[in-house]
Formats: sequence, C-alpha cells, structure tokens
Amino acid sequence: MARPRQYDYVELRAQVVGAARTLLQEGGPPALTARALSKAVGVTVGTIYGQFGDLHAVLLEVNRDTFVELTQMIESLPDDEPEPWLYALAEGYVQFMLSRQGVWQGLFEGPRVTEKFPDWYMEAIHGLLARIAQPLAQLAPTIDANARAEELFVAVHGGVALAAVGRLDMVSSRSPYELARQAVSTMIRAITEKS
Amino acid sequence: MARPRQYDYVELRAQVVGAARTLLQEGGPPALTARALSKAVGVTVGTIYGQFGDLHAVLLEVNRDTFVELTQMIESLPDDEPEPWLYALAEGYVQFMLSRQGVWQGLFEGPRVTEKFPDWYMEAIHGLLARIAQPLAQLAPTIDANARAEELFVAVHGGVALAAVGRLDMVSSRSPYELARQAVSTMIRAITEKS
DNA sequence: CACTGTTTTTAAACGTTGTTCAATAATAGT
DNA sequence: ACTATTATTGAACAACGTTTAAAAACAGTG
Repeated sequence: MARPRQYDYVELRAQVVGAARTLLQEGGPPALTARALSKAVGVTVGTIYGQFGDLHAVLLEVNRDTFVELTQMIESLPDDEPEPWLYALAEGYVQFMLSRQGVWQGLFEGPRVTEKFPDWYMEAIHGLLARIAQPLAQLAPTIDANARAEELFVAVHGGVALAAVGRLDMVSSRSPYELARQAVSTMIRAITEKS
Repeated sequence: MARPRQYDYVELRAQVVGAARTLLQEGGPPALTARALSKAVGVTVGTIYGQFGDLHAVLLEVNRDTFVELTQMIESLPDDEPEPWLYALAEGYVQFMLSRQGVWQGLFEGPRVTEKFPDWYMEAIHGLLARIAQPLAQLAPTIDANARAEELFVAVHGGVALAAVGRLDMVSSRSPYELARQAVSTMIRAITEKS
C-alpha cells in the first residue's frame, strides 16, 4: 500500500557513495555537491536527502569505505621483521592516502560535525595504531609502545597532511615517502638507543 | 578629477584584515564571507572587491599578519641552552597555532590557489626551520641539521593539524603539547645516539 | 473496477554563498 | 558650469545545501 522503491535501496546507496568518492577524488570537498551527486546517479537531490539525510552523511559513508580499504591494505602487507615491516607500513600508508587526496581532505578537513566519532572510525584507527605498536614493542620491549606508536603516526600524518593539501613544498623539497621513512628511522633510533 | 576615496586606503585595509581574522577565529573559514566582512567594516562588498580582488586575497593578508606575529613570537623567546630552547620553541609554536585555530585552518586548509607561494610565506617558514636547525646542529654537529629540522617540524605539525581541526582525539588522548614535547625528545634522542 | 491509504520521488522553492557590473556619487581640472 | 575620472553602491547572477508541497505509483478494500 505504498509507492514501491524505484531504485534498489542498497544499490542506490552504493552508487551514491561511489559517485561521491569519484567527485571527491577529482575535485576535493568543494566538488562533492548535492546536485553533482544527483546528476551522477540519475536521481534528484530529494531522493538522496531521503536516503542520507544530508550531504555529510554521504561523506561519512565514503569514509567508512575508506577505512575498510585501509584495513584491508594493512592486512595484506606481507609478514617481515619488525623494522622492514614498519617501513613497509609507513610507505603503504603514505601511498594509500596520497592516492586518495580528495578523500583524505574529506576525512581530515572541515569542521568536526559529530561530538563522538562513529565506532568504526575509532576501531579502524586503533587497529592501525596497534599494528604500529607491535613491531615497536619487539624492537624495544621496555618502552611504552602504544605511546610511541601514536607519536609515530602523528609524525607521518604531518607529512601526509601537508602533501594532501599541496603544501609540503612550503616546508621541504623531499617527498612525503622520504619524510615518512625518516620518521620511522628516527623513532627506531630513539627507542633502541643504549645510553 | 576623480571621486576621492571615502575611506583611507591603508586604514580600510587594516580594518578588513582585522575583521577577517576575527571572523576566521570565531567560525573558521566558513565564517569568512564577503557579506559578513563588509558588514563588519561598514562597507559594501563591492568596495572590498575593489580593494582586494577576491576573498582569497583577504585571507592571504591575514596569513601575512600571522607570519609576522609568528616571527615576532620566535624572536621574543628567551635565550637558553639548545635542548630547553627547542622545547620552548615547540611549546610556543603549538600554543601560537592552537590559539589561532581558525586562522590555522585558513592557512593550511582548502585547495592551494597559487602555483608559487608569496616570498614572505617561504621566508617566514624558512626562518622557523633555521631556528630549529640551529640547536639541533649544536646538539649533534655531524648530522644534517636542516633535514632533521624539517622532519621535526613536520612531526609537530602533525599533532597541531589534528588538534586544529578537532580530530586529535581520534588518535591520542594526550595533548598536542605533550605530543610536541615527545617529538622533540625523540628527535634529540635519535641524533645524539652513540651506537 | 473504483477508491483510499501510504510512501517514494520529483521539481520548485528558500536563503546564502562568491563575484560582477551598470549606475550613482563626488571631486579636480578646464 | 561643465567635463572627465574614479570610488562606491546595490542589485543582479549562478551555484550551493536543504526543505517541502505536490505528483506518482502501487497494495488493499468494498
């Protein structure tokens, strides 16, 4: 006793999120507009608002997919000794983010909208931090590996953040990969120091 | 043979830039609108566009003032031994940026507009980097102090960036000050390591 | 078969944004 | 007094996020 859905719910959602990611990727957050989105999936804006509520909810779904992909990328890293594995993780992370600059901006730019982040947000990041802490603990069992992992992530994030918004050359002529490697190297040196 | 300026050029410019900074500070980049600006200084939007060309030029002037203040802040740091001076610089930098979160966002967020940054942009940052490199070189004369200075700045920037957009708690429960201190500590440990 | 109730989808609307521009205003020089 | 020149205005434009009244489309009922 109701008008049936013209579009399959889950397929429409997937199409919208996919189109949103493409728009983000090609023009950054300013390109992610309701009208461009609706045109890309062949639906009017009202339909999108009916499904997602507002534009930010769409961005959140893109971020969810991104976190899933990030987790998959980390899981697929080949096993190795702590030190080379850390370098591989750093390189993989930088490459992952820099191949998604528009998505990155949607993730880290703009005013914070929710007081508390979704659970899968925090879980994904915590998983990443745990993966960093593990080899650090192996390299130096006496240190606070979780704390060092946070610091190493923040350091790598600094380089990625500057690169993702096209401002790394304000600070350095080196690549974000090189800076990430150096961050890993510096951290390893610091925690394995025998003074 | 022309209509005289109703508003003194330099005073108008100062008023606009000042109002822009206030708007940025109170609501971030979204609050820096042409109409809010014109209302704040009692002038129509056309006058502002006549003086600045576009909104981004206003933002650029705010950034210029910010860099001047940053330089002054660094100059006013009391002399000290290399190590405590580095900690003081890190703390001063974090405090400077976090007390200007809106301005920070105007500085580091959004798409890059100019292919080449203004000279005073690069000079200010280079001055800051040199101030970091100096004590590092004193602590460890054999290292590449400039490279290490870039890395340390990027690491501190990572924490400030996350804090400035209200996302540091995604990664760590510690304050950006604590993270900056740790970044300095880690760098010093790494470069003074005797292996 | 006609009608009703329910829900999806649409298209138009609202207010705000950055930016442009024809018109107006105001003075210096002739 | 008139003209030339420039500063300033206020209305306009397209695009933005979002809302909403109306149209559309079917299931159930008499």
